[in-house]
Amino acid sequence: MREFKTVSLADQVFEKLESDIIVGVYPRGEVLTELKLVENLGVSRTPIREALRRLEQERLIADSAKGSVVLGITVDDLIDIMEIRQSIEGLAAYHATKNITPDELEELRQINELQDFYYEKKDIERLRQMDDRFHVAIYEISKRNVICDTLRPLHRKTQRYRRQSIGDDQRLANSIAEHKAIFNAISEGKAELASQLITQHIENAKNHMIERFHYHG
Amino acid sequence: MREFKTVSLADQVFEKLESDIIVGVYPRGEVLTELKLVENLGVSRTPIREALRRLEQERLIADSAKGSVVLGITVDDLIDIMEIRQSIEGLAAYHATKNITPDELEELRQINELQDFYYEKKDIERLRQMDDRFHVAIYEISKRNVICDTLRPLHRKTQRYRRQSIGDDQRLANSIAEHKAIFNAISEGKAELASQLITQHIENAKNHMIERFHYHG
DNA sequence: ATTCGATTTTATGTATACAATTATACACCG
DNA sequence: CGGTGTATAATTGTATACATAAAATCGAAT
Repeated sequence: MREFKTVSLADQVFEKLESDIIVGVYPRGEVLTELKLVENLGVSRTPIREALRRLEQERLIADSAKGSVVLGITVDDLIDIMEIRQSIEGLAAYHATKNITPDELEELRQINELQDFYYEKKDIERLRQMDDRFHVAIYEISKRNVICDTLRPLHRKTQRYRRQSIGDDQRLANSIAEHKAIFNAISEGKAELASQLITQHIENAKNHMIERFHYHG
Repeated sequence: MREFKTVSLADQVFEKLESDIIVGVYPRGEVLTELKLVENLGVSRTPIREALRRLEQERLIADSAKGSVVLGITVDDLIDIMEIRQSIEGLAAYHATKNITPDELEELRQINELQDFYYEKKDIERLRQMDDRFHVAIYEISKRNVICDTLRPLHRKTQRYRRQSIGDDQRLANSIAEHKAIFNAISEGKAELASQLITQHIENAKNHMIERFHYHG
């Protein structure tokens, strides 16, 4: 018998709003009032308020006297996020290599194969999902709660920019190759190498994003 | 005329519960029910729920079918936190050195002087507060929201262990001296040096904590 | 026409009422 | 005596009602 875990409305509202803000459905500066959200989402203020408080804690919105102002992720935020990831994602890869189980290794292998598959089909949206799964899998496999809790939201917040970055075929091909190299290092138990490779991978992604999104001169 | 910003009950409840959990008033494993908190804190369930959702997001509590289980900060969490801080607090110091204003420099100088003052008086609690203010000031002076938002909660979560760590007079003296060296580097505009010094400072603090709290052999 | 002030509107903050779910206790049956 | 099922109690999830504060509106006076 399968277990159906019912997700609370508050959680659903949070996930929807977080995603919508990150990808830009609600642009920076827009004011969200509880009443409007009640109408749009069809739930009462209670779960909406709980979601808003969490978004506020993530600095995706700011509370003002009247309504919540959407902040979203600016290019400056993006650069900071990538610098932070560059500094600590190596830690995650290191611990993941040390703590990975055979099942988890298999899962990571599958993600890599799916990447190849979707690359053939040029399915950008799925490829972004695979990027999500690859990185988040490493966070979780590390079994370090604090590292996981720190990196996961940061990675989610880059979604909008990653989606565009993947559009560059050269960068996409490089990224997939880098994932493979990281996977190989992890599967061979080379923790230091995995750490170095993922750090370089993030730096490459960062540089590509800066080149693409940050006006220069 | 002074401006009185009224803090909402929800915020007050969050701050009190967060602090109580971090310092161990509520031990790991204890179950907090909304009704109990209503009685203890004298406010209704609405603000309490909003606070609990935020604590959950910080993984200080975990939601269970009946009540919220206190997780708090374990020694393993502490080690992860210090490793992360070691990796990114240098970034904060670097940006802070680049972006500091004269007023902010003066504030930092005052914190350092107060440290000497309270060290003379051996006022451990105030010294911990000064440690808070010194580090948080650097986060904020960096003017990097993401860095700030990442480091501030991590630093808060070390409070309980720092309080004990400060009890070791040798470590305390070293820590204050390290703060001074960091301050000097910042005031002289040496961003790279400030970054290196604060990284070393965190590593020293981490090693001291590991030695003190992590059972060895 | 502009400014000041009162009134109204709008939105949030808080409390409470109601619904649904889950654990617990206890009786009944094997 | 142990297990199972039902009733009950406890607790959360959600909605709504009420209180309060801030902003907008409108009118009157200068």
